[in-house]
Order: sequence, then structure tokens, then C-alpha cells
Amino acid sequence: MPKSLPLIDLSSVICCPPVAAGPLDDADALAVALRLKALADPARVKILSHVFAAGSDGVRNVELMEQLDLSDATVSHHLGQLHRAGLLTRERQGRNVMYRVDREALNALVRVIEPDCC
Amino acid sequence: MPKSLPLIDLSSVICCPPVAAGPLDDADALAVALRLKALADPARVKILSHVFAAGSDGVRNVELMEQLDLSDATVSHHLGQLHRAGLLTRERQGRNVMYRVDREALNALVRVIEPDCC
DNA sequence: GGAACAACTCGATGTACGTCTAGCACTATG
DNA sequence: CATAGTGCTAGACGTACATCGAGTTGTTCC
Repeated sequence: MPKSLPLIDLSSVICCPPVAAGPLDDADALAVALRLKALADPARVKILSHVFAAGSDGVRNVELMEQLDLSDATVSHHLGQLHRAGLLTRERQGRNVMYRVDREALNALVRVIEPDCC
Repeated sequence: MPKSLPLIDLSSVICCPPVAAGPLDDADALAVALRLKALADPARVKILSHVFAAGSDGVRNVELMEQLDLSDATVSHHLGQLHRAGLLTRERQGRNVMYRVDREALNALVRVIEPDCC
């Protein structure tokens, strides 16, 4: 399936029929899979949990770097993945960059996977 | 994070604090990530949607092979991933093997990610 | 037992990706 | 302006994995 490179915009909230509703076409399946892939890494799951914990204050790269024992480049990479998938928002504040969870986007994603949930 | 190889049993329904509840430890983050990884592939998302469509009848390797235009080896690989992650059940019926969605496992997984859902 | 069908396993191959170091860009404060 | 703090980008390296063809196992039916 990954014949062509996935240079796709994922930043918008996902909108496609639920997986349980029957066969998905290639585009929808790819949209779901790429967003899931953004979350399907231990470091990123941990990061998400830390961003959740920070709440509306948001969290900075350097904080995660200490809490996860990863280099700043690696944390930046993961934050970029999550942001590009639309799961985190990003806001510059002075020399800091604050990341926060986009709960709507996360909610939309899980609803596609399991609509009985909501 | 993937310092050690993930030879972990995923077949049981996931049970860990929700990601939104605060920092996850390494084991929980890995448990979540590995299950998500099982789903984070376009072919597997498509497969899941087809298995959903088949309902309680279940679906066979050879059917998916035709519907997805993949080799039987590749389909078998993907079904194995989903089964090992506990998202599909597997039952031999004569010379066929029927796969069905384990909705409870899927539900538990999305609840860990977004508990507000249920 | 033998033929056909279904699914799985094995090995090979190419691509994707997590991680790091090093370097660069931007902002705030002396 | 200089310095420090913060985050990003670029390139490199090793591992993981999606895919396939070929071979193997298990089942049914003649």
C-alpha cells in the first residue's frame, strides 16, 4: 500500500466514515493509518500523557527532554509528528514553544475507530 | 525507547490508566503504543474495515487477498499482527480460518486514549 | 493415498523511522 | 551588541517492517 510517499496534510481534524461502517477506500484508510502512526510510538504516547498532565499551561520541549531522558532533537521530532498529525497545538511564547493537546482532533480520531464509544 | 525487543504478550485486553490521566510509565506507554502500531498501517485499517463488514460470519484470508490486491503471505502477516494485538479473534473452520473483530479489545484501547468518549 | 485448496512460514529486499550529534535560527536579557 | 536559553534542521546510523515468491502444513474430498 505505501507505494507513494505520504506527503499528505493531516493537520485538520479527521473526517471519514467509521471503520466499523464497512470497507474503507484507500484514501480514508491512509488518513486513519497516518494519524494512528503518529501516536503509535512509546515515546510519543508518553509525551502525550505528559502534555495532558500539563493541561492548558502547555509543555515545553526542554521539560519533556528531561522527563523522558531523550535529546532535544528527538523530542522535537516527536512533537513535530504529533503536531503534524493535528493532535497537538503549537504556540510560540517568547523563546518558548508551548504544546497542548487538541482534544477535538483526538476525539475525532478515536470516534472513527470505535464510534460506539460516544 | 525501543532499547529492548518487544517480545510482549498483547493478546489480552489492555488495562492501564488513561493517557489523559497524567504521565504514563514505560511499560504502559509501550503497551499502548504496540497495540496502536498494530493498527497504524493503511492495509490493516482497510482489513479491519472489511472484517467489520463481514460481521459475525468472519472473513477469510483469501477474501481479503482479493479485495485488497495483496499476496496471501502479506495478508496473513497483517492478520497475524492484528490477532497478536488482540484486536481480531481467530477460529479454524475446516480448511478455512475465520477472523472476527474483538470489539471489547478495540473499545478498551480507544478508552485508554480518550476516556471522555464513553 | 492423492489432488486441490487454504493458510502459514521463511528468507530476501527495499523503505521507513527513531535516535543521536552538530550546527543554525530566534528570542530575551544584560 | 553579546551571551545564554530554547527549539529546529541536517545528516548519519541502525533497526524495524511491509511486501513478495517459494516452500510447508493442514484440511477436505475423491
